[in-house]
Amino acid sequence: MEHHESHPGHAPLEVLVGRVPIFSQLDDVELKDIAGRVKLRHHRRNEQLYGAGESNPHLMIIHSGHVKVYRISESGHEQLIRVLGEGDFLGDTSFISGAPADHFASTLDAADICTLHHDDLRDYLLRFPTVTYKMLETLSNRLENTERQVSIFAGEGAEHRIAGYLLELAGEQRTSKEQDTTTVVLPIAKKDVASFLGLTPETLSRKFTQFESAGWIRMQPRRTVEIINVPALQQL
Amino acid sequence: MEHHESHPGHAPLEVLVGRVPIFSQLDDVELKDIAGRVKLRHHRRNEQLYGAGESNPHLMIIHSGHVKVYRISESGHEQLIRVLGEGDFLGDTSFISGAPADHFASTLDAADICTLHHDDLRDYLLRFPTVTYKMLETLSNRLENTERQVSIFAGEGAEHRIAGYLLELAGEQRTSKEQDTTTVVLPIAKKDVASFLGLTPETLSRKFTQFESAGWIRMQPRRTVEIINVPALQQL
DNA sequence: CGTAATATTGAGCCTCTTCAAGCGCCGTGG
DNA sequence: CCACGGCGCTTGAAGAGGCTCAATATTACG
Repeated sequence: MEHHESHPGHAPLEVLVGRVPIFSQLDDVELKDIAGRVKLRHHRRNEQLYGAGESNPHLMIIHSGHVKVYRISESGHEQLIRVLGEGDFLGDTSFISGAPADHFASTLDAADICTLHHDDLRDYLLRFPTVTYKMLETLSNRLENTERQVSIFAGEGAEHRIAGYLLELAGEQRTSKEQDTTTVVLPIAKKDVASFLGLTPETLSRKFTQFESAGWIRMQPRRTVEIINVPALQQL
Repeated sequence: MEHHESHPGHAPLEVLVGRVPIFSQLDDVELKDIAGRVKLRHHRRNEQLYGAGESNPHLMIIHSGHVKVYRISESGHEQLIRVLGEGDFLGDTSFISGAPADHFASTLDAADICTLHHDDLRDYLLRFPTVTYKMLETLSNRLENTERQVSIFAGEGAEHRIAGYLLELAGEQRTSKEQDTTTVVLPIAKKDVASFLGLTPETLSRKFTQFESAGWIRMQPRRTVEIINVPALQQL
């Protein structure tokens, strides 16, 4: 977390930009070019980046911290779409469609976020095909995940969704596999997990205690879940 | 529909390719190039193009007819993902990820489908940035739709989903707006509509009769639905 | 450290599913 | 062309799973 830079306060921007996956294949000159057009801003926790109806003409690239993207249906129901971390970007759909956003974006914790104006982005996409291709890759993966999510929402019950979510987390957070029991940390509040899974917080809570009394998991403080019986969760 | 070509049986392939959205911005020479690598095949009704687990290294572009993409969950539940028509393509996700498909694709009616090998596609994406960009646009739109679908599945009940689906169809099939009552034609069997909406055929059937006795719609033969009271459906 | 947001637990309800049976439509083969 | 068979569609009754509403307990942030 400590930083000792030549120009304090202003980090080496082209290095940051180079760490972003979609720009990862550019050379130093090109990175410097992009870095010149990018604005880095700090945001505090629970700050709304944009809301439905607004159209902000920027691609936002997360350098540190986390952002949640969610939607509020006409009936007032809040649905968490996804959580973004370092290297992820948002604002791409409004770039393509030109329409104002139909969703909300807020920081989950203090975050540093780069913004690149849509006009500049268009420029780079035309000049650097690898950027376009990288972006295509990213969207394709997101699409695959979202389509899978639709199937799960349509077909599977609450237990299956929760188990799948825990196992997915376990796969991402694979640390040292010495331990027989895996422990995962929920990246968001339980109520947000529930929203993400299309459930009410009550149902999620009940299923967790049910899993626990079945001996499959153990709830621990600070959003930590110890998974004891992986196979049991898998075959839900 | 009539065609008078120099080589009968083999339609003007570069013209067909040019009509595909992602290739629409290429010039004649480039189109001819692509046309030379593309294979046009006819498929009969209810033919499976590929299944889960298979990896066919081709981008498939629909020239005529319709294709359904669906998934079968571990519990045997069949979930219809989307229906493709003229100009749409599939096989893009396996192109990006390199992984075998996790879903099925079958023709709904007799269809003419072009196939382009992944190696060739990669070639064109590098040579013609506009193609990459067009593809990016397409995926972005699909992603937006799918994310909206997730919200609906998570938050809204059966009636809302069905009403939304009917109104969406009405928007697409907007013919002559002289009539006060709109009539839409379901593009697929009711059981497939149910699958698409994440419902059982029974529930769909019941809701339809319920809508009908409320005076909002009128069911007609041949998958035709006459929408009498649009506002009523909108405010579900 | 105090307060507000989050999490848990309980009871009742409501929607959708499941299982089962009957009907109707359409395409096939005689 | 008609008869048959199958699949899709409808309708009914029973059941389960998740939601709502409400009260309490706990956590986490300022």
